[in-house]
Parts: sequence; C-alpha cells; structure tokens
Amino acid sequence: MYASTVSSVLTPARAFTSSALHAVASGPSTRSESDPLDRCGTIVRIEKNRSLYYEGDEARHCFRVRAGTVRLCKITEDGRRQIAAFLTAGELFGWADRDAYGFSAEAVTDVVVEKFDRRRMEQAAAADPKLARHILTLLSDRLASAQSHLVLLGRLTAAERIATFLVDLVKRQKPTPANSGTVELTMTRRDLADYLGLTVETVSRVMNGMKRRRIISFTAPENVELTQSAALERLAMAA
Amino acid sequence: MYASTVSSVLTPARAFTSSALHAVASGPSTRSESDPLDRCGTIVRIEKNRSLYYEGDEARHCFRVRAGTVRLCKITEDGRRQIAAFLTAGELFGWADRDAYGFSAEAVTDVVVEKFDRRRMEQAAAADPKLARHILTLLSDRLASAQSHLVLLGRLTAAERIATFLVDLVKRQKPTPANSGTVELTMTRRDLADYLGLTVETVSRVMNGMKRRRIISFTAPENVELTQSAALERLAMAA
DNA sequence: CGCCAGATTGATACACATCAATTCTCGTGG
DNA sequence: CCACGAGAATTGATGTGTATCAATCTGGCG
Repeated sequence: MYASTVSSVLTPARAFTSSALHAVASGPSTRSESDPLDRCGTIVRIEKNRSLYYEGDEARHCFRVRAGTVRLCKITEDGRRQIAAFLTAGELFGWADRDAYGFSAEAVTDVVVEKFDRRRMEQAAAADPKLARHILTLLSDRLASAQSHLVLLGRLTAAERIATFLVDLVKRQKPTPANSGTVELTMTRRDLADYLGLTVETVSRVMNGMKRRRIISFTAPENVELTQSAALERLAMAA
Repeated sequence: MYASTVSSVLTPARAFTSSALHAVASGPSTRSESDPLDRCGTIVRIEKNRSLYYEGDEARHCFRVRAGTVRLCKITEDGRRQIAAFLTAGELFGWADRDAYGFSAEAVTDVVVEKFDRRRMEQAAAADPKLARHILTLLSDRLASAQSHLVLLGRLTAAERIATFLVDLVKRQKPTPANSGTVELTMTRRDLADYLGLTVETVSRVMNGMKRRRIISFTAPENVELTQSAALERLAMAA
C-alpha cells in the first residue's frame, strides 16, 4: 500500500547505484501484483541535471519514473521558469502532450525511467483494457496533482506554499519508522522556488523563519525535519 | 511550431433555450463521426450559478459539457477561491477525482451536461477500447490545460495573465467570420479574477488600461473585442 | 587552498492587494 | 414609466507581501 491521493510533490531517491533499480516500480495507484506496463518499455538512466527532452520536441515517447526525481518545466523568453511537477517512482509523464512536448523534462537527481513509444503504447492500450485502465489512473493522478498545485499558486501565501509542499512531501514518502517527520529535499532552493512560484530568496527567508520559530529544523539545507508538523499542517490547510 | 496546445479557457454559450442543446457535442479532439460517449449518459440541465456537486462529495459521476460553461473551484476556510478551469462543450470533468471530488463544479451560465455513472463508465471502458481511448484523450486535454494554467499562475504578471486568457479564448471559439476578434465573457470579473489568481479590482484596472491603450475595446463588460490582437499576443508570449 | 554554485541575509522597490467610494446595469414592483 | 435596490464593475488612496538588487556566507571539490 501507499498513502494514495497526495497532491503535488516528490519523494527522495537515493541515486544512481545499480541497487536503486530494484527499489521500485509501484507508484501511486499501482497494485503490486501484475503491472500492465512492465516489459512494455526500455529502461533508461539519466544523469542529474540532464534533459530527457525539451519543450517543443516532437512527443514520440512517454515515460514512467523508476527511481529519482524528474522535473517538468517551462521557461519564458525572458528567463522566468515554472516547474509544473516533480515526478517520482511510479509516475507517468509525457503522455498528455499532443504533437510536441509542452514542458521540458529534466533529471533533478540521477534518474531511472522506463521509456515507452507512444504510438506503440496507444496500440497496446487499444488491445489491452487493463493497460488502458492503468494509464487512465496514472493520468488522473497527474491531473489531480496539477489541480491542487493551481490552488497553491493562485491563492496561497509564501509560507502556506512551503508548508503545503513539506507536508505533502512527508505524506508521500513511504512511511518507514526511521524517516517519520523528516524529508530529504532532492532539489535546490531554486527548483523549489520555481515550483512554488516564488524566488529563491523568499524560499530561503520563509524556511529560515520557520526554523527560527522551531516549526522545522535543518542543519544541511536538503535535510529538513518537521519539528511541529501540527503547526505546518495548520498553515497548509488549503489543499 | 505546434499550434495545438491551447491552454485554459472557455467558450461562449448562448443559454438555456432548448435550441442550445443541438448546438454541440464535439469538443476538442473529438471526431465528428461516431462519439463513443454518446448515449452512455443522461442529459441534465443546470441553472446558472447552481452547483453540480460540491468539493468533498462522493465522486459517483463524471460529466461532459454539452452547452454552457462550468467552473471547477475550491474555497479555503477563510474564503479565498481558486477556479481551476472553465469547461465548455465537449470537455470532461469529475473523472480524475478519487473517492471524493476535489473541486466543486458550478454552472457559470445555464448549462447542459451529460452525466455518467463512473463505475459503469469504467466497466464500459474496460469493454470498449475505443471508449477508453476517447476518455484518455479528454483527460489528456484537461491535464495539458491545467499545466499551462500553472505557468500563468506561477510566473505571469497581471497583464500577461489577462492577455493570455483573452487570446486563448479567441483561439478556442469556433472561427465564424462574424465573431473573429470578439469574445463573449460568460463569467463575471470575480470569476475571472479567481481563475487568474488576481482580485476583481486588478482585473478591472488592467482591462480598462488595455482599453485606454486601444488594445481591446468593450462597451459592455462581457463583450470584448481584441482591437490589436498582435499586441495581446506579444503580452501572452508565455503559453 | 581557492574556486564556485548554492544558500542566506539585508536594504529597498514595486506590483498587486486592500479598503473605500462611486457608478453602472438590470430586474422588480409601485 | 420611473424609482428603487442590489449585485457587478469601476476608480481612487493606501498598504504590504514578495521581488529585486546586492553582499556575504557555506560547503564540496579540483
């Protein structure tokens, strides 16, 4: 099992060791039994900060994350960047795009993905209802996630956005007793800012503010502990 | 290039006359030939400003718009509202929601929708690949639209948001020679504001500013003409 | 050790929100 | 037909949350 409907966000992911590969597969809404997507695609490894594809590229393939974190982003002419999603194990991307990809896909960490030919995929889905059903579920999850993200960007304050992000992050990671209340931020402050519709400076200020008020704590910027998750959840009220 | 990817937005919709009913069905990405969703659902009429369902309701049904405009929205405890989408003829909603609806659905205008039982729908989709394929397409469109909306909310200025909205609106309406360059805003300024992540006042100010600079013109607030769509498109550069 | 990207911190600016009136529009009833 | 009321839109004065500009600090790595 797996928490279920979280909204946005990601999950830690160790890295690029070969052992990272087996550590996966069933993302949100995937029965652990038979995975109808298994063996349809090819495994691809991408190094941290490399692109899987660029916005505007012909959308020939779609992907599912096996390990690591992928970001979907778009940059305007004048350099403003928005990250639409951080994707982790089990999540599908590159499907909704029509002719060309609408966003670039980049590896936040070293990443392992399954790569599918979309044309072939659609044929397979036409033949196998179970597969179609599965894709539908994965896609639904992406939509639900994007919609929560809309509320965050449209109506929440900086503190609320960060609280929401952190809370979602904890909810999403597999609940091991070890990491309860701790999250590993695999992305930089800049990534965070571009996901949350803020600037690096604001992210930094707000997070250190929370740290001063002992709502969270961290020694390294990428290792955050939710000291008072109750206080955070109060801030994150809007979903 | 790849025109296709429109983003958000809606379409006018006369109203509630019985004649409004035949005026429809094939939305984005629906072949006019055989519509696999036809005759699966029941036709329902909803009056302007009535709710189809509320956020939190058990998600038993999904819907497709036949005529009119539907808004999906969420309200925080303290009254902030975000509209995730304006839906018009041919567009599907209420599918991605897991147990409970994540957003309320309300009629912006008098509306005609097709209502589908989701459980039955999933069975039908399992049996008929063509149907599954169709739903997948409708859902993909919703995701692509939401993702563009994320960029708008996260990174665009007020003027850019409004320009983008208007441009999308024109692109989307069926190109009759009559209405070219003219859009009918079926929603109030408040709806607009809540969709664009702004306040009513800002929407009003920016629109009247554009009017003064002769980029757009309108006598009634709901009937906007894009006098210089080139200037608007320049503002709307980010998609 | 020194470099450099990332993170933090401070001072200041500005876009948009907020608060507060009007004005406009339209439906209703006298 | 017109006065009335009420919600919608506009307009103005002011406030503020976050961006911007500008150092400085930190930690990993060659």
